[in-house]
Amino acid sequence: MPPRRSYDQYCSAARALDSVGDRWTLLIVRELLAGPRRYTDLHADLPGVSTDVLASRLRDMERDGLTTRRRLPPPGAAHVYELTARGAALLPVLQALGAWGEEALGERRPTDAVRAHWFALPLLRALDGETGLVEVRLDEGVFHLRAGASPVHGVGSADGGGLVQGGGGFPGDGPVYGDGPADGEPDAVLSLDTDTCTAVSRGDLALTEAVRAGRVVVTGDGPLAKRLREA
Amino acid sequence: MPPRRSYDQYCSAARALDSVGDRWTLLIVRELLAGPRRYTDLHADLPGVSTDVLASRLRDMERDGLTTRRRLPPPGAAHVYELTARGAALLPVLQALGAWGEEALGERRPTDAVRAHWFALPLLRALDGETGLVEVRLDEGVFHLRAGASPVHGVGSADGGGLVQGGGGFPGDGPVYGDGPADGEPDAVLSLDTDTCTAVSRGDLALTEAVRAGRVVVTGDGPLAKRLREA
DNA sequence: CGGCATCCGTGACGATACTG
DNA sequence: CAGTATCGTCACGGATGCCG
Repeated sequence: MPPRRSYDQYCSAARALDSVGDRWTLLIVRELLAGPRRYTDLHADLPGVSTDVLASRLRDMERDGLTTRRRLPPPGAAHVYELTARGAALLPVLQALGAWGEEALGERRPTDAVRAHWFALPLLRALDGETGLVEVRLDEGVFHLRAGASPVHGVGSADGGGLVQGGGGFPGDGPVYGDGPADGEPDAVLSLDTDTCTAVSRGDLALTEAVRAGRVVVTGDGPLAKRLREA
Repeated sequence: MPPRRSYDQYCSAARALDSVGDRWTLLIVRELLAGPRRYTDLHADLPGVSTDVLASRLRDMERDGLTTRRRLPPPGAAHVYELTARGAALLPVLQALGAWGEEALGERRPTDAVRAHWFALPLLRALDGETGLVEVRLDEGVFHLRAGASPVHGVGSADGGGLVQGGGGFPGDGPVYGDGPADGEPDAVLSLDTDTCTAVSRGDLALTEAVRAGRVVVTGDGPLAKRLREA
């Protein structure tokens, strides 16, 4: 194996790109930020990636301390990949990329794939300042997110590459978002259509405005749900 | 020409990577954040990039609205490349990448190239909260930066891809950093060695602490210089 | 069936040489 | 100085095969 390709520049950004600059790597991180995933699930939610490239990236990421491979407990024995703390600390990078890319996102093209939880990152920014477990229901599917669980605009975790026990997410809190319904009782449930979700994600439409306009149905008993309905 | 390779995912982060995910692209942005540069200068400060890849990237970036090519005024007629507002809005992305990469930067390897202005991005974060034109003198060379001139931790410029008149940098302020001495009279001049600069960049050592320890010599008459000497 | 490894065609990359 | 041309190599994407 040739000594992996590096920019060989004494610059922190260049070093970061040595680790996460390869094609697909950051998108794999985006998937794993939703929590531990199996190989096949990753392959399904990353349309276009070939099997060998996915396997190769997962190996590289494990060697670089971004991910770990774990065997699931007996019932349903399979391997799952999850982020280490170091890998989860890439959240601000994905947030910055997403914020920059939203301006150019435009309309959905016919060739574009969509997954419900891809809206989690932008919605997390739209919910900045709020706190609570939120479940979001779209036509494309359901996902959940933990608003206020992590320093979205922060610089990243201070500690190095320790493994997060119990789930690849943010230190102490588990994943900041996830596919499917919320694990416990959500503080608020948002039902909305894709266009509204897109507008809110882009910041074109405030979430409170969307609620007021009846484009978002808010259910749930948490303080967050009440505040959204009142505002 | 085949329709450029895209992830074809309706996700803002994936769209961003469609534009800036190719090898070298973000490092070219890092260079251009220092202001307009000529092709040869870019090639010199991006050791390892081949001439055709650099030319190809610059063409792609121009087509995507990240850069513009301009002919310099008569004395010294040459082409320069500069960032548009849209391109300069990638600053938060490079900041996030740099912050993440600093943890793993470690010691300089024998194969690593270094340029003085590569310290500008991390120092800009270390000077967060301060304001002023700062000139930094290292063994590797001299550069300058404008602390407080831009929302470092922000989400990026709101307007789209307009051209920045008079220099590729941040809207209204020109470049946030640049190679060589400051254009005008700097508010503060910092002289320090590479190790100290690295420690301050990484946040291991507060700038005020470094000054107190005599590892940074501060000259200049601006309020920033005085505050640094007093603190 | 999940989790890769192998093979193969195409395009991207990197180094060198060359030209307006 | 500012690239283009050429070429060998490697990475990527798609399909298929293997193995627990």
